[in-house]
Amino acid sequence: MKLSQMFFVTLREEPSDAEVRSHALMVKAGFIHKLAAGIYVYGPLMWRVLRKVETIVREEHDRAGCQELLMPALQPREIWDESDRWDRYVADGILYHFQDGRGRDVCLGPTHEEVITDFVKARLTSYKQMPFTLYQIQTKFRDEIRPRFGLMRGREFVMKDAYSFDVDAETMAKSYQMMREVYRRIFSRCGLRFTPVEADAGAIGGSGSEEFMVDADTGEDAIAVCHDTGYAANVEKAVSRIPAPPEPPAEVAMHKEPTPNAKSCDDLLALFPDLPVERMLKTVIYKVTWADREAPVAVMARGDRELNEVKVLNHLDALNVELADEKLVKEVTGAEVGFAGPIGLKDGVRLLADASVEGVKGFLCGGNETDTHYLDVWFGRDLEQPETVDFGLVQEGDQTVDGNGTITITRGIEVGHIFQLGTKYSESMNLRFAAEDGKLGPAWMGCYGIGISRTAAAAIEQGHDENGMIWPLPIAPYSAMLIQMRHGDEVQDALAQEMHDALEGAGIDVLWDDRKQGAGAKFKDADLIGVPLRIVVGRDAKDRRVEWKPRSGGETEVIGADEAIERVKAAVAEARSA
RNA sequence: CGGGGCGUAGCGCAGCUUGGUAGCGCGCCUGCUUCGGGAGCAGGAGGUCGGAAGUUCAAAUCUUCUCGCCCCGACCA
Repeated sequence: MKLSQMFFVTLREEPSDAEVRSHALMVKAGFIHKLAAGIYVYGPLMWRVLRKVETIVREEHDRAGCQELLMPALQPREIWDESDRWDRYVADGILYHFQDGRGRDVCLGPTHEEVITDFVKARLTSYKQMPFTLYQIQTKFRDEIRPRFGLMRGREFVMKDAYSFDVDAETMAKSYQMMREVYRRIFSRCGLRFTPVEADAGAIGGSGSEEFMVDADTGEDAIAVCHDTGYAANVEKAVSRIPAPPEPPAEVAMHKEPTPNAKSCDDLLALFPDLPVERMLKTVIYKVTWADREAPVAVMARGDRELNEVKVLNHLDALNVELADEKLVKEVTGAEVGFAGPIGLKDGVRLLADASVEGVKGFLCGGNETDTHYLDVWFGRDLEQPETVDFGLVQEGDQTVDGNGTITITRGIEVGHIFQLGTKYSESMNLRFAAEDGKLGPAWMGCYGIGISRTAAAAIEQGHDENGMIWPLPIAPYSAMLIQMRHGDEVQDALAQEMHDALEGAGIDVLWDDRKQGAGAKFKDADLIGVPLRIVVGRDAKDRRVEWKPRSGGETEVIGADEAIERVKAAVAEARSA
């Protein structure tokens, strides 16, 4: 492809509203164009990248025996009522839903468990048909509360979703393991550094679940990893072992302490310098929402620990958990914000505790009275210990649960997520088959997603420098770039044309910068769009010699034109055989 | 949803306080010269200042409403 014939526009300046490198570079290089918040046009170069990612995704799914199909983005409400997810998705505000011309509720699919289940239900009758896995690559719609970071979190994005169907839990786990390997191969072939982590299943539901995180400091997800034990989990899901609390010097009777304006553990540490923070128990008031009601819930935790709202939400089987506002806190505790505690809460308020309170003796806690705390409180003596569950947020430096390693917190971009759904959808939507013994039972499902557009953005997040993108060869918009220094120079024209034809003839996608531009503009643009293999056709063209100048850096070499072609062929062949 | 900020040429911005016929850089068009890290000179095109209403002789500028975009969001009882 000649660059002079391409609709190719790059910007001199970076957009002022881009917060992350991938976003800024994609806009500057003309790869994407924002139509509205979280909605983008994929320009020709971007689309080539997306198609390459898709090709790898297809090849690996097909290799594993999965079958591609295409489901509609427009979906009727009825199937969402069957699975009982319409209300939840509407409440979350994530679903694009509206009424059609005849007043029927429809939505734009944020995911396709309902549609696939409906499709399979009409055809699945016997255990003999399983196992099988179906997948599609399609545009998804999610009305994100806050779209951001360019393609990282859009309201419309390209996703691959796959669904496996099995006769029982055991074979479902096998399908899941197979897909796990498919995912590893996909992200490896894309040239990405990534970490699979244990994950919370969220709104999709089901039992086991893992996320594939591209390692990047700008990632939206925090992950807990332990290099000693190999443990890796999203912090939403992660568990750890924390140090035991210090023993109090003596058993003292519970009493009230005046604590004017001491609303946080830091304030209290200033008032009680001798009291370890581990012996302060905080009580957080949450506003919890279920499908049919809303109620305040108080959760206790040790002063040095943080609560994980996802764990609270899962334990309560709620739709939403958020910190209570000032008004609700006053109503529940009868005090200003900052003095909530387990003793004297309004009647009927459910009290829970994080496992970190276990074994804490003689502690300080809020008095449910402004400017007042209780000190030297003992569970069992002064009050019953509330229902205690692990609600803790794993912190840097925690031990793994087995005590064999130390946890570090890093960040990642979630590009893939796989779930063992079990029978959640097959039961609610009545997807049954006859087993070997003739009995009817629900199919066992798994579901597996990859954000295609997000994967491309993550690749830039991981591969760039101050001059622009640096694409991994397998997903680069073009594998190779010919940079011709002087437009109209007969010798250069001839050699560049010859090399271009030779590469295209070998099935290699090559971009030829034949524009009438200065050298600086050509090099800047080449750096910006980040094509990995680069050949400069310049002053040595008369000797059939060119410069070998890979985007990732290293010394520029002057080599023969034929050798340059061989190098490109070899690099591309290696990438394809991976 | 709450808080903050911003909408002026394709892109990045100034002008607004103190109303008076809209400016800069990049990009674009034409010509000449250049040609190895975003070339130079000369000439030129391009904007109902997000939208609506109001105040005024006069509104990008003041007022009200509205739409859009960006950022932040309880650290913790």
